[in-house]
Amino acid sequence: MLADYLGRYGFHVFAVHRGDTGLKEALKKQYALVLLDVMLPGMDGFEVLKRIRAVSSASVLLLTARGDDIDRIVGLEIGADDYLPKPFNPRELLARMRSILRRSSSTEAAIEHTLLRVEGLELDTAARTVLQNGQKIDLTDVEFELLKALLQSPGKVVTREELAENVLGRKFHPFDRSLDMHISRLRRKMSGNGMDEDRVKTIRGTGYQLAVHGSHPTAKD
Amino acid sequence: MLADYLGRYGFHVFAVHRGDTGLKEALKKQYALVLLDVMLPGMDGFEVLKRIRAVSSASVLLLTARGDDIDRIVGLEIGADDYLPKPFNPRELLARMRSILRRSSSTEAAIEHTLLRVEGLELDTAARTVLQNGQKIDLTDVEFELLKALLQSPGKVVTREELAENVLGRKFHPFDRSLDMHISRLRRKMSGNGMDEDRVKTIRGTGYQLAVHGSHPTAKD
DNA sequence: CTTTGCTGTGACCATTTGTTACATTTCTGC
DNA sequence: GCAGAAATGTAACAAATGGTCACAGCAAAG
Repeated sequence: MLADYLGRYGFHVFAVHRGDTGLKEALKKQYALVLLDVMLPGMDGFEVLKRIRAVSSASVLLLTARGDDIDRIVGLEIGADDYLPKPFNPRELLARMRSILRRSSSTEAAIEHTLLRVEGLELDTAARTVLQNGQKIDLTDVEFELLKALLQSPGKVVTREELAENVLGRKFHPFDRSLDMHISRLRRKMSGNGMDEDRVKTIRGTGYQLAVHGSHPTAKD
Repeated sequence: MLADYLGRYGFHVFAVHRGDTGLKEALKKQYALVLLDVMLPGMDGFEVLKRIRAVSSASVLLLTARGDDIDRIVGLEIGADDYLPKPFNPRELLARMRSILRRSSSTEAAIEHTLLRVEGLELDTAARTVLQNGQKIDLTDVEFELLKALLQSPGKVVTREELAENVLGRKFHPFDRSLDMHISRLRRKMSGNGMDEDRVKTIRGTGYQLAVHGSHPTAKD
């Protein structure tokens, strides 16, 4: 019923009638907004909200049974964006939904997720993590920056000069061996699991290069 | 009676005995502080507070009937600056009033209610609270400002220089270890519950970064 | 005035980064 | 092919950086 109403105002609604299935659905996709009833079969609305908040910052509008203060407080404490006591005027629901969406769209902008992905290697600058075939590998800061520099132009040669400046933040000096050391350490850490050959190729007299075999230089999200 | 008592300590008090008239009066002038009883004829105290907050950021001290947690939470959630359960010691009332006045005079700017929310972390600049997975964590001022600074650019590196200036209000000096200490304390408080790994990443030689893990693959099905 | 809690400092330790030395590889000219 | 030079790989060590404990100074609260 609600889905119909909201649909007429341009919202795409996916409705479920149980708490537990709703939770699953809410986490599966990136919804703009979650409408959550407190009284639900399967799983209590508060519980659903709590679990959503554990992993996501999706916007949630809570529908409480009555203008019960208790529900309201608990809801806001747990992290609802707003609440609406039942029975409610559909127009008010619309207004509140729009208000939340307006708010979150202005706030949301901040996080830019830079994912560099190449053949089983995945570097996430926001989380500062590196996955190799799905397995996390632990890099120091310089190693991380080094790999990032290589991943930013996969399959291309990156000169020692560039690496020195971008990774170490200083001019390259011919007898500075620290880059070699970092490459060495990076190789060792990357060789651990499931990797048959060395992804970091040396280009003698020039620099280094991240090997890409697959024909797809697919690079991003 | 209260007006008399406070008058003896140098306060100018204007008293009304109904919620609705009180609200009108509170909004009419720029009062330094509003003392608000929850149980009132004319209009419920919570309602009065809500309406005050809708247009004003005046300081409000809430007088609740019992030491009831519910009242307290509702009050603080709606935006009271403090609350005091009845019956209370007049001296305590004085102390709290002064505390509020001190606070509000030093915190000059009218702060807007800003919520910074990232993956289970929620920081409310106005209420000065931080929730982690729905659970409140207790931070000192510096820790709070520190987390705020990190949350303002989630997933990005914030340099030590920036942190020193924005959080500690002074230039960064290479041997100043206090930032490290605050980070350390913040980490400890954030590590308590439900957090598998450290959200505060160190970027050696540069600064710190709040890790953001993007749309989680949501491990389990 | 005492107690409590917050902040900053010095000391100590762990980790990361840079340097040196030497081994290994690649290139050049023969 | 070879010797030798130049470049790179890496082990071992030294220096720098950051993490945290313990304590001192300080301010607020009682």
